Amino acid sequence: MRGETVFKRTFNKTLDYLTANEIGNTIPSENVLTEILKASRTTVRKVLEELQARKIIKGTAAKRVIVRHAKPTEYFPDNETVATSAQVEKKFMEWMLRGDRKAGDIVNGLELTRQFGVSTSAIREYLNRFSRFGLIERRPNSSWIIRGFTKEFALELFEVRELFETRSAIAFTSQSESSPAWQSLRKLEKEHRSLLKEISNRYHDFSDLDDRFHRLINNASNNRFIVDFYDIISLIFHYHYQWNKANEKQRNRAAILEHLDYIESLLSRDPQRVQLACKSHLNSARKTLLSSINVQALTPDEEQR
Amino acid sequence: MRGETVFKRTFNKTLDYLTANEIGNTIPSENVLTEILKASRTTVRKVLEELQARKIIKGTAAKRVIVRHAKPTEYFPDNETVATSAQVEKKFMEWMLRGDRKAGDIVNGLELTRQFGVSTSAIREYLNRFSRFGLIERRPNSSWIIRGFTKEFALELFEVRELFETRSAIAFTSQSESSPAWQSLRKLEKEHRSLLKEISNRYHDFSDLDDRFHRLINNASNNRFIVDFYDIISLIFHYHYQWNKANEKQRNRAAILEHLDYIESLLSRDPQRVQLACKSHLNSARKTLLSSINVQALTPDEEQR
DNA sequence: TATCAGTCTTTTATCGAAAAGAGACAACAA
DNA sequence: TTGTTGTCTCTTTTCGATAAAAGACTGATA
Repeated sequence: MRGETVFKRTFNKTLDYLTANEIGNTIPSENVLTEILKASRTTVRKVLEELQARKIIKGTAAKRVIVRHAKPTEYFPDNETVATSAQVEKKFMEWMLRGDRKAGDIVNGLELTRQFGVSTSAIREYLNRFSRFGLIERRPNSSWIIRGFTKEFALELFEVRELFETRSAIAFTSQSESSPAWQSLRKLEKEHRSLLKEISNRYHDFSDLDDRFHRLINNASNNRFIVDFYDIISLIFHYHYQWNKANEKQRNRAAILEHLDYIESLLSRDPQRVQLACKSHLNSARKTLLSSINVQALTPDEEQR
Repeated sequence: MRGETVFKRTFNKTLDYLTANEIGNTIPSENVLTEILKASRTTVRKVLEELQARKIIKGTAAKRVIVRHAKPTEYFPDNETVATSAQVEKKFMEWMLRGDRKAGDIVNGLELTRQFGVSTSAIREYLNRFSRFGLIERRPNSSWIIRGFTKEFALELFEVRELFETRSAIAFTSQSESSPAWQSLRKLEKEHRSLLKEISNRYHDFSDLDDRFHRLINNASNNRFIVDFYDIISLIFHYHYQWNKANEKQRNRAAILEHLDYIESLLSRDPQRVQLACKSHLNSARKTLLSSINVQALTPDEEQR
């Protein structure tokens, strides 16, 4: 009943691994591969069997050798490597954020079932998990209701974000000098500077950097609720910015500069400076999100003007 | 596949309703009953049919009349009126909080299935929903892991609680005079005073009052994330205090006094006073929770000393 | 003109099955 | 010892079926 997504993903990963090694080399033991590939040995063995069958590797279990590197066509297609649950997430976010859902609209689970081509249980499970993002609400024995990706949502999200991140940033400054967080911060600073230099070509890379930077700060809170909350922000930003490309380059450039200022304040360990930098960065992040909600909320009619 | 829990619950509720009315009275229309009983008309009709069959009511659909009041034995037993999902919650919380689960322990879904007598899906769904409480953590394609109801958990919970409630309490004071929240607050104040007078007998009633009081305050934030977060606190307190009865009377008496002080500060609309009262109350709430965790954390061996 | 009950359709809650994948154990080798 | 592979068992993921419950549509009634 389970599509072999883990197997296929692991298989592709193994091809990458083999390609990175010379032909003729011996392959690590199954146990070691388990570590490298982050899958169970059951799956690893299945992969090795398939590799033997395809004559990509040869030899007995005791000593397996790379015969050749795989052709790109031998990889499993990407869409077969993602679990149903992950597919549902992607489809649902698209349906939710791009479909112009209004507050009060009803989510018809069965309709999603048909639209997404997955079982009722998959939809049901996702809606349950998704409810923590505050965009839908359940009515027992009845359907889900959309709360809407509205201005209010963004404001509430940022109210909590600011509360949490200010606190985390201050906690960050009081970490001991030996904490690995400082090293990560310096590394991130470098990445920011190098991205800034090549901003014209690489501006898409910012969103990943942004995510890692804020996550590092929030982690300093050492509070599971604060850390978990960042998942909501991360998801919203991930999907929303994927579709709102207006002024992306300028926006990202400005954000990098703010980050650098923010990083400097953290390195100074001066709580007041940190608070200021944090607040001012989150303010512009809020503005960006709000403006893109307004764009989206326009009806086709209004957009023409 | 669905046990008739909604039907049975509605049936019991209808018996209550009929008992509150005189024999011989006409019964409201199906539509009106739908409102009163908070169930669909489909269910209401099923109930009415059953009532006819049992000769508790009589007449045609156009005019139905109460024939007699029901005997206590005619009610469906309580346990048949709760949905599987709700049963799972209760059983799981008991398993989790009383079973002395340690951080790092593994949750075996199948074992719970057997223990609780429900299907895998029911367990799965509950674990998913429960994960937002921060007590368990999922590892994809593998089992859930217990994070433990530990001192750290309580401290993290209270860190966020304090952040949220302080902000909500201050938001409370800036509500317009006409907001219904003020009326609710005054009503709660009265309830506190009357409970205080009868504290010797009615001290169990405090936990419900506590819940409503804090919920009222948190609602003033007008922020779904803050409001939703209170569900976590509410659940933890609900189950935990149900099992920790040590010094209940004194504890509750002290808490009522703190609440009254807190309410007074809210009525004064003085932010500084509010902040103080809020903080000091949450401090003692934290202490109470922490002390009961320590009691629970004792091994049987230690308890003997 | 709204509200009623009768009837029919659609959706949700719950279950159990089946396959993928994880993990445990034993026997062997280095 | 420590790590290896072969084998077996148990758990998780996903699906589809089915009964309960919700909801929509109808003509009748008042």
